[in-house]
This record gives sequence, structure tokens and C-alpha cells, in this order.
Amino acid sequence: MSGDCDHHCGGHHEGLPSCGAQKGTRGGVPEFAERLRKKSRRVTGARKSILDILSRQSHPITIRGIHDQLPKGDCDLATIYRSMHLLEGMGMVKRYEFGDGQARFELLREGDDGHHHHLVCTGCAVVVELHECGMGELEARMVLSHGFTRVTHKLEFFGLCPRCQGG
Amino acid sequence: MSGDCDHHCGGHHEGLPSCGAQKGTRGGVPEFAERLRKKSRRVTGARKSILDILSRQSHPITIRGIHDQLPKGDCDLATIYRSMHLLEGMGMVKRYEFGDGQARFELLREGDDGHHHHLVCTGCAVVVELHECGMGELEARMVLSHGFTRVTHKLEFFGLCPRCQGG
DNA sequence: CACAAGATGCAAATGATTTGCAATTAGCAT
DNA sequence: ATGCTAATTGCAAATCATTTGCATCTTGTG
Ligand SMILES: [Mn+2]
Ligand SMILES: [Mn+2]
Ligand SMILES: [Zn+2]
Ligand SMILES: [Zn+2]
Repeated sequence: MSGDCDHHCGGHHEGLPSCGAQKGTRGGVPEFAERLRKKSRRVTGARKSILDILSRQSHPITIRGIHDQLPKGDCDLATIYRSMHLLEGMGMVKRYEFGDGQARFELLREGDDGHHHHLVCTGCAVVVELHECGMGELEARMVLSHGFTRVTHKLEFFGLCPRCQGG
Repeated sequence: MSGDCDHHCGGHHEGLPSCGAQKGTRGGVPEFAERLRKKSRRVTGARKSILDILSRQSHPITIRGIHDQLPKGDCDLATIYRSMHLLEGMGMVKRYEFGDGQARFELLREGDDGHHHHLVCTGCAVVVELHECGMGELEARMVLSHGFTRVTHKLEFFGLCPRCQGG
């Protein structure tokens, strides 16, 4: 992010229908523990903590962000990196890149492919979750015009949020 | 890139209307030297070499890619990194990210904002230059719905090219 | 409770990119 | 052409995000 200013970025939500921060029970850690066991992956303390933190995010979070929210010394950075790879491979988290060199992740509910995009403020890094994709037609055109298959896309929007438009 | 296989990726072009590899004169280094001088930036040997290499690419190229094409010892990696920052800041090159951790660059002609996207094969990394953007409407909606200004977007497509669809 | 596969901590290794600094130049003014 | 200064460069060291090796723990099971 061009970022440094941290003001108003903390819990700022703009149009966040399916915000991940649910009550705490449903769609929570146990659901994911289940999924892990099903693939003979172990439900460890580290993973539960990570999933727990992920489940209360409303926007993609960085590895370091997860680490910072974990009780100090609760889990090593390397473990988080390894966990994210595992979870990503199992389709339990989705990776996003905002172009600032760090990967960000969002938890995926069962059956959700998590496909959506973001609008990021280049001034304060506030994130708006976008729910429409509207790229279906374009993507189909790619397939037809160039003979590619399994076509996907990465798309993120950037701009100045209302509060950062000082001039 | 998932990449390792280098076969057929070398000079493979698929639909490349405004391919950067022009005859050699027009839109070449001198045009850019001009732009550099105009902003009291010096036209050095390193920059000329870099611009020259950039001008003969048909797809975005990495820093290392540029370095490898430069006569050995002709220019330090750090210099290329610094040059790319300068050129990017002057609007003479555009940065792209294919999600493999390395930035890629394309030269921009005067007046061209270079806005376009790519279709990258996840199998062999072959790149197709896309000339339609078609995001104008979506972008405008972002602006209206969320009050952002100066909205831009980063968009790249990924998929399996015809030659990599073995199964 | 014993065991083996899987996980984790820690430190060292990678890889891309950045930076400090002293030595070199390009562009402009004698 | 010569001098001068700010811009530029090479080189090595520093950053940063991410990955890995390895010895040591744990989880899931029987
Ligand atoms: Mn999101
Ligand atoms: Mn291009
Ligand atoms: Zn989409
Ligand atoms: Zn576009």
C-alpha cells in the first residue's frame, strides 16, 4: 500500500453484506476442524487459532496481521505460512494480492469459491468488499478468442476513498 | 509463474497488434531520451540500453530478464531497479504483476497510458496481450457506489493455453 | 498408553528489491 | 575544450516477505 496513515482504517466498513465476522459459533472453527480431519490433516492449536482469527476478519488479512493478533509466542510465523499454504490448497482460504508485496487471505465457507474483488484506497488502505464480479462475459471471450481453458482472473480496484480526497 | 517449462514460450505471439518490437527507429530510444532530458534526467548508457531492450519486447519483461539481455556487466541490477522506478514515475514504463513475485514492465509510447491486460498460461507462462479492457462501466459503478475517485484497476487473466491442455 | 504420520519452533536460506556510499559521468557554464 | 555540480552508477550490505532443514513435539488411532 502507499500506506502509512492508519487513521480510520481500523474497523471501517463500507457495504459489507457478507462480512466474515459472524456471531462466533456457526461457520466457525469447528466447521473447519471438520474439514481438516476429513482430509487427515490435524486440528492443532495453531490452526485453530489461525482459523479463529481468520473467521473474525471482514477483509483479507496478511500473514503478519494474523501473527500480530495471535497471543505472543502462540504460533511461529513459519507455521502461519505453512498453514496458509495448506488451507489454500484445501480451498479453505483464498489468497489476494493488493500489489504491496504481501499476500492477504480470506477464509472460505464450505462450497464458497470466494470469488470477488476489492476496492482499496491508495491513501489509507481502507478496503471495500465488492460483491459483483461481472467478468463472466469477458472471461468467456478470452476462452473463445484464444483457446485457453480453465480461465480465471485476478482483479482489484484502487482509488481514493472519500476521506482521503483532500484536494 | 508455475513455470519451469520454457518450450515454445520464447517468441510465441498470439494476436499482438501493437507489438512493441518495431522496425527499430521510430518510437525508439531517441524519443525517450528526449523525454528524459525534458525532465532534466540524464540520458546515460545504462538507460539507453534498458530502453532499447524494453522497446523490442512484445510482452512485459522482468528486471532480471532485462539484465540477462544486457551485454554482461553492462549494467548493474540495482541500476535497472532504480531506472525502472524512475521510468515508471515518469510514465515511460508500466508495471505489471503476474503474481509470481517479480514485477514486469512494458515501455509506454508518448501519450499512451498503456492500460491493457494479459492472459497468462499457468502451464508454460506464454503471454497473450489483450487489447480490450471493457471495465469502464464497472469502474464507474465503483466510483458512484463508494464515493472513491481516481479509480483504477489491476486485472490479469490466467488459464491453460492450447498447447498446455494435455488432458 | 504406545506409535507413526504430521506439525511446529528456530534458525538459516532464498529471492526480489532497496539502500548507503564512494567513485563516475552527463549536461551546462565558462 | 575544461571545469563544476548534480545526477548516476557499481558494489556490497541491508530489507522484507516467504521458504526450508531439522530436531523436537503432538495429534489421531489402535
Ligand atoms: Mn474480500
Ligand atoms: Mn502488455
Ligand atoms: Zn471476478
Ligand atoms: Zn482494464
